Amino acid sequence: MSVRVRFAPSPTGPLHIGGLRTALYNYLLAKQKGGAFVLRIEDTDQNRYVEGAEEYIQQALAWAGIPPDESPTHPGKFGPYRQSERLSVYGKYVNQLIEQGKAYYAFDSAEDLEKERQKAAETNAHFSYDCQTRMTMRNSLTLDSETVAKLLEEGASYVVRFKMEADRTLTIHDEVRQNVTVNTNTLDDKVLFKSDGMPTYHLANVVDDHLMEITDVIRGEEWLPSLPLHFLLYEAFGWNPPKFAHLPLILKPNGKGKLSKRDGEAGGFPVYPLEWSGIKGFKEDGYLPVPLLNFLALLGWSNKSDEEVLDLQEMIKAFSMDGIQKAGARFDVEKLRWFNQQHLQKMNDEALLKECVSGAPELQEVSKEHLIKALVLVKERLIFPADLNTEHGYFFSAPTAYDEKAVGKQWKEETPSLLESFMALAQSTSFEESALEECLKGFVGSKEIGLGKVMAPLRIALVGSLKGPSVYSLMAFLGKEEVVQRINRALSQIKS
RNA sequence: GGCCCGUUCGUCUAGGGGUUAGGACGCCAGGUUUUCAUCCUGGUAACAGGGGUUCGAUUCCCCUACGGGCUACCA
Repeated sequence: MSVRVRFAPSPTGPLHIGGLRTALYNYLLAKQKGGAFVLRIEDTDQNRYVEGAEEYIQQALAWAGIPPDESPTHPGKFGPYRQSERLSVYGKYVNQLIEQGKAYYAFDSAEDLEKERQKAAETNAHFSYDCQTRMTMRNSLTLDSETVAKLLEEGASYVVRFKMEADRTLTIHDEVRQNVTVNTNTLDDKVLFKSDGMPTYHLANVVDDHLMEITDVIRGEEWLPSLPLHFLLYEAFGWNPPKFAHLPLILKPNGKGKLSKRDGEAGGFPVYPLEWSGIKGFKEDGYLPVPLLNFLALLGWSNKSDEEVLDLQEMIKAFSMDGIQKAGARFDVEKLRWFNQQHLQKMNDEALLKECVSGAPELQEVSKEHLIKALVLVKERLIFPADLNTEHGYFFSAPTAYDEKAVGKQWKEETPSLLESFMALAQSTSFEESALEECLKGFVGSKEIGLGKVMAPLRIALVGSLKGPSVYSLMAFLGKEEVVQRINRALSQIKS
């Protein structure tokens, strides 16, 4: 049987980093096994539906480079892929459970339940609709069948609850944590069908996974508590359950709880792949999809070989369920930056340049040959593509300010005259690296002064501070005219 | 509170009854670059605590502590 996995978000907001990782692990397994990666939209809660969220999820997966094989917009033969469009399939399964006595109608109102909860709270207890309490409530187990029939006929509001069996110890296998053990006495009678006629997540999820022939359910650890329920549902239907894998959560940088939108704001890093209602995503912040995926892959999973910098194909090849960590992993933006830098280095110049220019309209004016020259000079120090224009803007525009510290230390009384005479000499030199180096070295040699006496001020004049590639290559890049202009400008603006 | 899951350097992790407990990020130092960054070399730094089992536990078992998740007619 071929592997079929699914990513099943509910469209209640943008896809976040944890969801993207869950999608990635599903994708990696599917591609490794030659199976299918399914996107199913779990929109059974009309109240929480957010406009645009589904499109966002699709766009985010597309941007990341892990598009689904089957989805609402690219359906396979297991559609529809939105639960709201599958409503007709669920009723029959609930009825089946009711007929078999495995589920029942419950007529308790929201107020009734709230009352019970408050009553329990008085004694510091917690109300649970379960095998202990169900016989004290208003349901088809406590009401006689005539009353039940009448209520249903009258159109009374009801839900369908799963009749959790009592005192059975379940040991369920999970691909990540091996065995999960729980006694059914601690489980409650979960609602399967809501009074609005929609199934709950639990019912729809199990039915759809079965109908869509899902073989491996890979989802976040927040679902671990409902694993027994789902397992029992498969049993009640007489279906073989899929394999389950519950992924550890991505935690805040300080480890205190799940990573949230707020943490990104506080820590100055994104948590969404793409921009969402004004909040910048990883894309907008200059992170490339592959390094992001690479970072996410290694956050909670470890490669058997020590290789850490992997492209998508390598991730697919190396992925393995038994490398998945059990404990939550903290989000570490520093390591993500490193991955971005590493992958930038592996890109060819043309592709990287495209990224560099895409967010910088002012660079559109510069010729491609010129841009490539600049890129090559600083490529290995780029963390983000935009750095070419921001960190290294001196390639394309003269400095407007001069670093005070650098000036204070390197701009001496004799500096202006030295620069002037050096430039007079350099005028007759061809502006090529080796010639310029020869020229400058010859100049300081003739003056019997240290190289730094000229080189440092020269750099300040060209860059504005003491950074950047070698002055020779920088001068060669800028050309004679521009170099002269920048030096004159510095001479007029900097007071020694 | 209850239930479930977890705990190796600051962080992500490898390992596994006897190891100098390995790697990566970060940090620090040296080298290269007469700059900065990159890069190279080196360094810092960990088995939560207590009981067992054992000739020997970081590794197996139990307890405690701590952390996380869930506890809705949300997913």
